[in-house]
Amino acid sequence: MKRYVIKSAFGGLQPEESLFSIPYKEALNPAQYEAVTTLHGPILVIAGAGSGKTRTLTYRVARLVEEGVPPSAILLLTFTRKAAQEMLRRAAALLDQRCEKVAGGTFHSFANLTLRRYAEKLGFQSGFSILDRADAEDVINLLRTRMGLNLKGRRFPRKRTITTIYSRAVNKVLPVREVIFEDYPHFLKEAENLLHLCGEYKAYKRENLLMDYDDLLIHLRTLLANNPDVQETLSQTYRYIMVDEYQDTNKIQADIIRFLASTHNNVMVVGDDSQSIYAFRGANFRNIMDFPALFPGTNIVKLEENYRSTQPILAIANEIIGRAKEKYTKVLFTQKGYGTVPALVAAEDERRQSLFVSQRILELREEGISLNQIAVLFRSGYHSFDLEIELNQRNIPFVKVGGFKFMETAHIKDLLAHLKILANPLDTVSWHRVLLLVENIGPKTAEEIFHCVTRSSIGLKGLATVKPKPRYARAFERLSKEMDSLDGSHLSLVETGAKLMRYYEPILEKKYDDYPKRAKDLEHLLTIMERYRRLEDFLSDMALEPPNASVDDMLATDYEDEQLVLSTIHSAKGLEWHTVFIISALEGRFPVTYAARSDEEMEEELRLMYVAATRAKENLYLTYPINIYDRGAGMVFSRPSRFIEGISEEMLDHWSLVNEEEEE
DNA sequence: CGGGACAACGTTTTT
DNA sequence: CGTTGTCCCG
Repeated sequence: MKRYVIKSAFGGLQPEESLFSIPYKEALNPAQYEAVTTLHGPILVIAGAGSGKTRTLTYRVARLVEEGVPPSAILLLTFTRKAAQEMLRRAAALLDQRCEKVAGGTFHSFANLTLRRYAEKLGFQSGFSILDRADAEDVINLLRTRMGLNLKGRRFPRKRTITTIYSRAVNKVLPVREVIFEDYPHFLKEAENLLHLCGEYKAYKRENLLMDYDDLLIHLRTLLANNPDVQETLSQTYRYIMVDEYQDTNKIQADIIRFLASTHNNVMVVGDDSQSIYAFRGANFRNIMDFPALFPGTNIVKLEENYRSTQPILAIANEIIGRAKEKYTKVLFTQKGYGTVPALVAAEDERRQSLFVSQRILELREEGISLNQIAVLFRSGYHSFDLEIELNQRNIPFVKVGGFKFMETAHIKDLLAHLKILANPLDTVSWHRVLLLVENIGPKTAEEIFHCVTRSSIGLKGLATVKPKPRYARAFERLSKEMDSLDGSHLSLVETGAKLMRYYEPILEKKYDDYPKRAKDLEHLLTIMERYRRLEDFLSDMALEPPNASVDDMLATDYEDEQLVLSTIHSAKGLEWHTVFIISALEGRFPVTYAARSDEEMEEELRLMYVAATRAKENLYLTYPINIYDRGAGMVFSRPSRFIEGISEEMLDHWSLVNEEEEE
């Protein structure tokens, strides 16, 4: 007898033909699917950690393009430019190259591009220069001195504090006086002067065509608010808007979105209220809850299934966020039921903590976990200093993200200042910097010179109108000639940079003992310049998205090899690793001491710990040194972070470190 | 007035 | 620990 088998799932009939090449339904869970396929009207996606937020955005970009929406009509605003590029790259991989053409970037970079196009509408006839934090401080310092506010014996706030106050006022939409009252009551007696100085600062920026980071947002909002025609045009240009990390946006950014969407309301914002970690920058996690009020008829979608972490890791994360005073909107679950219980590791001191982390990393490496799959996270940049030494000794390659900035080093800023002058001869901040580098020129002389130049109103050619005193005449002529030869020359950007570097090299050697190292940094800057054609583009990018690795890190990257990641938690946002170490999880460092000032700040620290813990897929180690060195008190005992204290052994393995000899 | 030497301070996270 | 402010000399 022959057996004839009827196959169960073979159809001569094709399944219902899809209009789309991408199997959205199969690739997404129902909530994600809804978010991806609801293309019109406002949508708020509450996306828990690891719930496929990026996936959802990526698929939605592809979907829009597949539906026939021109890529240039889609605007994707993210927290870093890298995040936007990555999403568009993935969307392109799903569908096709068109997705790369979608307009994407940060709020600041978008503002920069738009404002340059409409500069004249705001009275910035010939463009503007961007002041980074340090530049802004320099301007304030200059004005403070000019106003005679920093007389000795008087306790006037430092330039850094002043800048912080102004920025906070802008970002939180509060009067300066209010910020002083709330956060710096001890400076209330200087409130009048601070207000006056603030006015001077604004005027100065306007006169000299300068914008700081906050101005980019403020001016964009003003542009949209005061020019209905521009608002209409832009809204019609960007007919589909998506905003990532919405929990970390502030009121100004919300207003901008409101204006941009005014003609269509096609806005999808994605965020997680329990991952809001930028309150210090004016972000308010309640913003995300206000979205439906801003856009009536908002569709709310919640993504609660976590695809990233194992159950034991998620249990810790839920325990941490459960300690928050504010109640949150969702509870994460996972189907990865297995997994190793996270460990709490008490090390005798910082040194031992470093030994543990590096040794454990090497073991994981042996087990076949690539260094790329491992990250060490910390609250503040300096927490990893000791570990960095140990990693260097053991030849474990790493990149450090966050904390100190290559761009902020003096020699890089020096060279950039020369370029900034070429781009904007009214940029007095850069003039100041450039002139101070010339021998025998100090603040007073510098000011005289650039007054002379700006008053001539013939741009850089105004250098010729300066009559230098013999003291500095020779060195000044050298600068003058150099700038004159570059002004209006047909050299490419990188050639200009190289030429300037030859000019700057003697100054560098005179100024710094470690000039060979710094010269290397500058070489590296030249290789970055090669990628740009326009000076303005290069300068904007350096201000808005500066490369954040130093030259040593860059060299390591050249090998395209495995690298361990060291990162501040803020810079680790949105990323994930197989194994995560959270170091220095102790009272005073994490939460930082200052957080005790207010409940809000403490809550934010807690969310920060939550963000850190939810970066881990398989392994999570929390470590803390028992003895730490405190500058005031010397060695002091420390307690583990309150955010993880008292968690049961079942949920969190407690490890103590033992010396090899002692163990025998 | 510019520049170097020295003391004091306060210390997060980032566009 | 590195930056910021002050003092004093050339």
